[in-house]
Amino acid sequence: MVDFLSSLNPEQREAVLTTEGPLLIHAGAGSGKTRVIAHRTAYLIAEKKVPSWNILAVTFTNKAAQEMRLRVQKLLRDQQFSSTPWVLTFHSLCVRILRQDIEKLGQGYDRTFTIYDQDDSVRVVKNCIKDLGIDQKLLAPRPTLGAISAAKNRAQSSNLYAASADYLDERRAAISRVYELYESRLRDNNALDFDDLLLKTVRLLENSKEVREKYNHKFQYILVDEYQDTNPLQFRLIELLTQKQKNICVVGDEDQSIYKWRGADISNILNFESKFPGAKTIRLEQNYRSTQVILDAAGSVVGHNFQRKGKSLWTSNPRGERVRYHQAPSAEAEARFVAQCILDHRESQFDIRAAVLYRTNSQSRLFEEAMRRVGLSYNIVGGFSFYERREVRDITAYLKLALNPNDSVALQRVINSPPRGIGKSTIEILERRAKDAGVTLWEAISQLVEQPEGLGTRAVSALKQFRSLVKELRQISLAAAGADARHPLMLVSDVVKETIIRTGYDELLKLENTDEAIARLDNLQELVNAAVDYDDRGEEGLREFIDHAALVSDADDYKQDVPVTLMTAHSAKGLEFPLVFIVGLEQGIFPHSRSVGDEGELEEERRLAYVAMTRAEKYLYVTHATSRRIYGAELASEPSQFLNEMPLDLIEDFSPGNSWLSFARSSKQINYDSTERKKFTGKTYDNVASIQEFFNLRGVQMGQVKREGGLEAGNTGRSGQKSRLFGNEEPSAERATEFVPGSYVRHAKYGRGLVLRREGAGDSTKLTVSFPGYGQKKLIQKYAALERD
DNA sequence: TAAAGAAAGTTTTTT
DNA sequence: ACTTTCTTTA
Repeated sequence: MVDFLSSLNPEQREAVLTTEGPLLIHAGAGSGKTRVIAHRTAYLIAEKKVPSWNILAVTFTNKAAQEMRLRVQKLLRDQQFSSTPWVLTFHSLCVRILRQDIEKLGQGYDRTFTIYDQDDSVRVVKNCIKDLGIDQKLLAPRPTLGAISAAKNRAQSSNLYAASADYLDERRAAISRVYELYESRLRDNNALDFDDLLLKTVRLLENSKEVREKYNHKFQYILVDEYQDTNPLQFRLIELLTQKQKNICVVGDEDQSIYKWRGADISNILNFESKFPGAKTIRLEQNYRSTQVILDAAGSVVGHNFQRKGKSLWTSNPRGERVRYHQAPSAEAEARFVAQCILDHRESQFDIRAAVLYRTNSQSRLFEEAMRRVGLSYNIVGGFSFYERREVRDITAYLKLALNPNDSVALQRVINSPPRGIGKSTIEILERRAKDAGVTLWEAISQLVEQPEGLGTRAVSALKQFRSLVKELRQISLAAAGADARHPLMLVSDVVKETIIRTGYDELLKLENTDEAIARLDNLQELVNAAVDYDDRGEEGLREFIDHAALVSDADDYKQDVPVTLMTAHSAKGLEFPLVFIVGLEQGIFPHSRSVGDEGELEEERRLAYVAMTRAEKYLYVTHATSRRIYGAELASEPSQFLNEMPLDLIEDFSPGNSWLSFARSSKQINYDSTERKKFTGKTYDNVASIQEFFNLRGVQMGQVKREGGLEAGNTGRSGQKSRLFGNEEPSAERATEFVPGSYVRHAKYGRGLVLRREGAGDSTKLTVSFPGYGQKKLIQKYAALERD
């Protein structure tokens, strides 16, 4: 045990040893936070002899929970302990509580409730808007759900929301009606959305003394990770769980608060001491992760925030190399640069782990393609996750339906998929019947089968077929749900397999036999595999498996040893990589267009940039493209202001030719000549290969100036691989004579102008050009008689 | 009812 | 550009 504490610095040790009473740990990026949490938990169990079931650790993401669970397990195993405490996300904690006690809430819910993910919720909201006869243009489903979700996260019921709506605010009034209907629909379906998981748990703990005392008794020690991201509801939950004991330890970093848009309230961390009197505060400020240069660059960016207390993060790590900068002509070239760079790094260190961080998921595609092209295996976090694939969702909807046939959303999803002859008109009749009789869709099916008013025999037999399918699935599902002990217990994986076969999915896809169908079949096989894993882990039952599928939105079980991980800056929080690329550093992308102009939101973007930069241990690359396609149109894009907020002398230019950086430097009138000449790209050209590289590099620079000319030369050499690094565009003759966004043109009447936007191709190519003194003009390239300038 | 064609919206970040 | 959703047609 002594040894186990000796690996910690004094502040960390204090954080581990302070087990009693409220404790706030300000943990800067890379300050060994996870280590401290793991050690603290292990210390409680091994040294303080606290039973593991009395300890609760809460995180925001499954990834973080899993990571922490592993760390604690490992430490405890070393100490010969086998049991692990609850390490859960807020949402999964609430599911556990509600699956036990939701009936005591008295809102008509029972413990077999289903969880609606965002997609399900949007569907319900959409139907509500339609059924209320509200104009879809006034109220789009997604923003409406957003408003409802925000209200829920303020613990605002539909009544309260309606009361708070201004009589003149038509939109808000409309939303409150949707909110009310939405709530009643969820209740009818015995379903909870993501926010309800928290809200209903809070209500339950508030209203039931019995339940509150039960969990207060159970959780003697509570720990909350990423505390700066808690919203009012989550805070309330913590408050309710710590009424009896005050052994509450929270860990956070205000500089890493990046979820304000989701209702996170930074005052939770700023006012912790007043909310929990007698709280002790510990600051972890030594960074063990990154080089000094990386910390300086990141600190400089976040230092531009005004709403910041400011703290000093220091490291005893080496200074390290400068941040590397690359300007690419296009988003494709940027991706190619990154892929090639990773290959180069892996040549000198074969097992280096790299991360590519982007602002929005939509940017992932190009990087996926680039990685695939150079044969780098990669892991993609978030975005279109496995459980969001249509076929996977369909099968889970069948499973949900089997456990809860009254789940109308699941029913609507699968009633005609695979196609079984229940078309739009039949569904309409079904819906009307359900409404008239005041029953669920499932019950309405039975009614219609008995009295088929206005339905053809074909439709009736299709409905019958569907009804018996669901009943059949219900039989086998209950066996696996553990709800019926008389049945021989069935494995979850068997149920999943049976469902795929009996619904006809298997047959349909096999018959189709296209590439896409095969891929879908693979996905379903993957779902079966997930279930097999689940069975192996000895987890409880089908219900829990479905909960898991609903709450695990990204492919959380991502492999650590994959060379490249692609993800958003948000999902990178808490992770670290020796080699990090932050891409798409352009105004409107990062910072995102929705936040430029709003200083508060811009500060959040800056913190996000800070989070992204501090993921890097050794090498940090920052890249941007001067032009990229957005909604099919090519747009010129400006470098991110965050680039300019880094100390330029900490940046090394890896761009071919004249880049924004060289421009920025000259305009800042800093003299880099002495250092820059000696180390042109930070490499010394002292062997044949690198001299060749140098010339290739030069070749590309020349090529940019006179594109049509012998550009190929750089690519034909054996070391052509290297020159590809610097993203010269495919040298097609067409491309070379065209005017790309970001380039300058000369017009007979308007003079010199900057190409902003390019749409269409061939003769119909349209250009938007900005001419000083004349403004923006839209020109048809064919007729405008433009010249390069 | 299903398939083919047209129109519209899409991209902020997560459970 | 791309995908989803609505509309028309066989």
